[in-house]
Amino acid sequence: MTTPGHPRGTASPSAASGAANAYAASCPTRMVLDTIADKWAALILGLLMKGPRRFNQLRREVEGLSQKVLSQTLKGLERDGLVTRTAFPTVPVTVEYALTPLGRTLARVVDGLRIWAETHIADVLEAQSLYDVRVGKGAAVGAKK
Amino acid sequence: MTTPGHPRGTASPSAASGAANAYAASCPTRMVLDTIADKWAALILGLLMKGPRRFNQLRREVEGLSQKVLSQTLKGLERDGLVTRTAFPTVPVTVEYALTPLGRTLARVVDGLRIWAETHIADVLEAQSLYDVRVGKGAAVGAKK
DNA sequence: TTTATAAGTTTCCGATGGAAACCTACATAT
DNA sequence: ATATGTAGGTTTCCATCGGAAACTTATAAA
Repeated sequence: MTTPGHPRGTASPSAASGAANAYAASCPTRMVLDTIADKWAALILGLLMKGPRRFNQLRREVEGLSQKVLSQTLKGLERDGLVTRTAFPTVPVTVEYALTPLGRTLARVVDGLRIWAETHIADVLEAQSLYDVRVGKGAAVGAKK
Repeated sequence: MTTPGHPRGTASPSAASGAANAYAASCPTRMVLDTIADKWAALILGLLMKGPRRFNQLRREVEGLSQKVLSQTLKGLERDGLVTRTAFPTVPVTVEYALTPLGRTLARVVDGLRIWAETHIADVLEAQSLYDVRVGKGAAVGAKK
């Protein structure tokens, strides 16, 4: 969808000009894009689509995700109103993260990234091989002067 | 993206079986996700959907994007087979970047991120305000529990 | 007493991002 | 003959970020 106009309508963004435009440096969408166009956020939201998850459960399901980054990422998502954090006063405290309705609308989109990657990984790997041969050839050493 | 010296010829454990899984640390989809789940890549691909662009044209259209990061991002996209780089031997050399067919399939997905952000920015900003009040209250001063 | 679980935070350090200067090459203006 | 401008980058400096691993608080089980 090549935005013919701009997503006006739903209440003008309180900040700058009135029409959100991610290509403008001052538009607040920029900061949001920074939060959501993120590998870990995409994987986390993808899991939460299937149901609420606890902290360490996410850590185990998303291999390679460190505690620090998981913590930071969840805080960002919570701040943006995309996930809720609910602590239950159980024995060792249990904390559950779940999508908000808003988060659900985003999760569908970002999960598309994961799906695209899983679907087209073979094409990408092949392109990388070709590129590495092409480039590794001419630029390997100190760039002929 | 991808530490230098990182294993790159890694055999794809699932490429043949067709079961790529982005939640597995060793799956090559991980590295691809790192490239495509990126704010700048999303904005660039979004522009290229509308037609080929030249280097400085992209720099002007994506406000706040530095030359270095634009250069790096385009290289990554080119390596992944998502954009082509064509240099024309004109007076000051002209370089044109365009989507490949593969890139076009991805661009549709990542542009969804921009659209989501522009559409829901008001909701997000409101959530942020509420969160900042809620949290800033308990943590501002030395109430360090 | 030691070990384990849950949910984080802290620390250390290398990798990354952004700002700005610099580079090559040609063209037009002064 | 400089000087400035355009095009497409690369390099440098510095601050922040990400990942690995240790540490924290609290409770239960071995």
